[in-house]
Amino acid sequence: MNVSGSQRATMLDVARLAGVSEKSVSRVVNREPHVSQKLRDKVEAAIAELGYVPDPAARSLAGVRSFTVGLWIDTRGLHYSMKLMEGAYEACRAHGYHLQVENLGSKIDDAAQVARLDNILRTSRLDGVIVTPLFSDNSAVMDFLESQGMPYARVSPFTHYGRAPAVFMDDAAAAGEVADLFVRNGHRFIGLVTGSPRHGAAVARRTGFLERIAIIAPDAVITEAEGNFAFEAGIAAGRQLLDVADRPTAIFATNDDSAAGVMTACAQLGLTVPDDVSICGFDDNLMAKSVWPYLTTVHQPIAELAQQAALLLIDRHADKRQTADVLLPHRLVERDTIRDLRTSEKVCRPAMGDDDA
Amino acid sequence: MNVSGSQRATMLDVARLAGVSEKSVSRVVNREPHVSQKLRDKVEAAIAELGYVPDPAARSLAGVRSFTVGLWIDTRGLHYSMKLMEGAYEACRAHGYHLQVENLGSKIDDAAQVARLDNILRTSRLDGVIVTPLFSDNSAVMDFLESQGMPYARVSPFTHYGRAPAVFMDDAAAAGEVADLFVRNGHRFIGLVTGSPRHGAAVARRTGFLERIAIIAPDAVITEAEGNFAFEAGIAAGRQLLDVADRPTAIFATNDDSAAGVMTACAQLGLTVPDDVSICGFDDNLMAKSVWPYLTTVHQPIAELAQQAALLLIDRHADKRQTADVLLPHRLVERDTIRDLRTSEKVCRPAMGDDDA
DNA sequence: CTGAAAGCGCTTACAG
DNA sequence: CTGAAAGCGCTTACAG
Repeated sequence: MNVSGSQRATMLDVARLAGVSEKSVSRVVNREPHVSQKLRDKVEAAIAELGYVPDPAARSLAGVRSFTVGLWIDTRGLHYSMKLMEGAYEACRAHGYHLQVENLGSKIDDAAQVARLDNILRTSRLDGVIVTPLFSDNSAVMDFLESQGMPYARVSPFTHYGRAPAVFMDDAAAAGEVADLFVRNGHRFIGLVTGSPRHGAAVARRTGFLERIAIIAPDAVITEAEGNFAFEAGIAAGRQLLDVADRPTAIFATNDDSAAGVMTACAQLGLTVPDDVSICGFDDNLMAKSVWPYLTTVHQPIAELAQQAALLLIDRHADKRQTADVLLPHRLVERDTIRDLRTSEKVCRPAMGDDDA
Repeated sequence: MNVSGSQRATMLDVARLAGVSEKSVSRVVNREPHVSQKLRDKVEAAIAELGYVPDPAARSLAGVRSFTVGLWIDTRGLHYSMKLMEGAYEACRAHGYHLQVENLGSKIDDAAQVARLDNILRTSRLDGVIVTPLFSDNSAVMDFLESQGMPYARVSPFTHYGRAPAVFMDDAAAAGEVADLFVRNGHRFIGLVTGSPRHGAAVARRTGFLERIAIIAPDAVITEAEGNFAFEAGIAAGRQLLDVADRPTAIFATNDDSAAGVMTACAQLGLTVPDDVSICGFDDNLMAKSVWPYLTTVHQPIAELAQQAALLLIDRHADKRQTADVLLPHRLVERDTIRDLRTSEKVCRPAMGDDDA
């Protein structure tokens, strides 16, 4: 019906074709109540026939909504940020929203940060903002948003639960599963590479792991080293943990970047993974398949986290109902860096290349 | 002046404060000609006093411009896509434009692709689109855009030069510099890890390297292996090149992912980098600093490429002038994977610049 | 060089 | 449950 190059249909076109008023078309498009089924059917048929898509600029200008949500991200890992954008963008696109990404950077103090946020809000029209780590635990940022009456959703908060709708995964439970995996494979001498205690996820992963170990293998010996969630610090942590007489048989690095560092430390010390040392990461980011052997790790659904957060903000208007927190599932991805100490076989997928040389 | 929480100023507010018509404010905001300096000064003062920012929705609705540019990307490397978005987004943000990212995927045939693009164009209002690899060399895509009269800019094209404004770097010249680096450090037995010949950059890098070697070291012995621009294929290529009697002393992997693969192959074969084998990559992506030692590579200014492409589309309206192609500089980043065969020292950052013998 | 009028495509506020 | 009128904040097209 819709010949390429033809003018885009307007709401008035739809109204005329359906034989109703523009307001009625508007009601159908916006899923407003009090519309008879008959009228709705006529309008929907006309919309389909004309391939009508509402003009967001007109909707924004006439109404109170801007059809734009903000995504505030820290200058953290490229992969993490990218996945966040991917997810938020997907939700926005599916609902005709624009996404306005703001790269905040966390190297300034709260007062300066708030001044900056104030400027952002003054020069944009936003229906809501998605606040991501480490801002999602920053109460100066939340105070400000609340003072402006700006709706927001939090990605992966670790404090102040309930202050605003949140989307998260259970880092502690996931770390507990890593503990299960280690113990199930016979490991009792264990290394733990931690992240900064300022980082909510780092704390949750460490605590979740330790608490689970205390339950299932109270006899286990655990040594810790700070890996700062970074490759180079991971190398140092790995050397610290491994360059000793009675080294651990397995190391849980609480993110993939530091896990890759630990693997490099192994190579430097002439240790083979997983024959000499088993390693598990956390995140399932790019690094996990950029090391050899491929890293066993916990998959964090970053894009989905941001997508759901965006939906929280979008649905807020569509359904007029307050939305609840959402917990997203994680997944332990068993690749090739864990060895089963009891059967002396490494745990891996069926087909793994030859490992001679 | 602008108290937090106050209403946003409109063009009418500015006009009243300056004592001129709205149309005059519009002329100043849009940098239209035929405006007296006196009027311009008054308007600009009022804009500054009120902190006025034009409403993009209203501009879009009233005018022919949508203040939205499209970014069409392939499902290639996450890092590459992220950098592209980062750059395009920055240009858009600085000019009050929206960015609409479309993840196209290249696994379908041209006809299906064009049908999809047609649908995208019909359901969006775009001022122009940034076309990125591998679409930037796809003539079906370009034909379609031209048939729709849609302005577009190409990122890193390798064919059909001049068909539309383009932004690129000189891959061949950069690869030539890698050849210079190898030869300068005394390497004559050289491995070359290539990418798919379908990929313009892969071809340019290979050719540029080979042609430069032919000039500066015609006696050099070069062996090639296909690395498919990927980590795992890079491992295979590295093993193929290195697991022989007279192995090369240096390998140029034409992208960083395959270079990381070659480094893994070295580890597997018990070879130390750069003592036994020197390695150079290309791209300077995340991998370059996620391997040890850090990879010497060519920095490709991906974000800047996309940023300039966006600017081409934005300025097109602002200045009403046809814009020309832009060539962006690359940079050879000497890190720690090249050894100087003549002095038996590895070349690394501290020693950069003065390596006279 | 400057401005008054009309209108972009929707939603709001109000009637019926 | 449905619709007619006004208006969002700009730009276009036209005058002067």
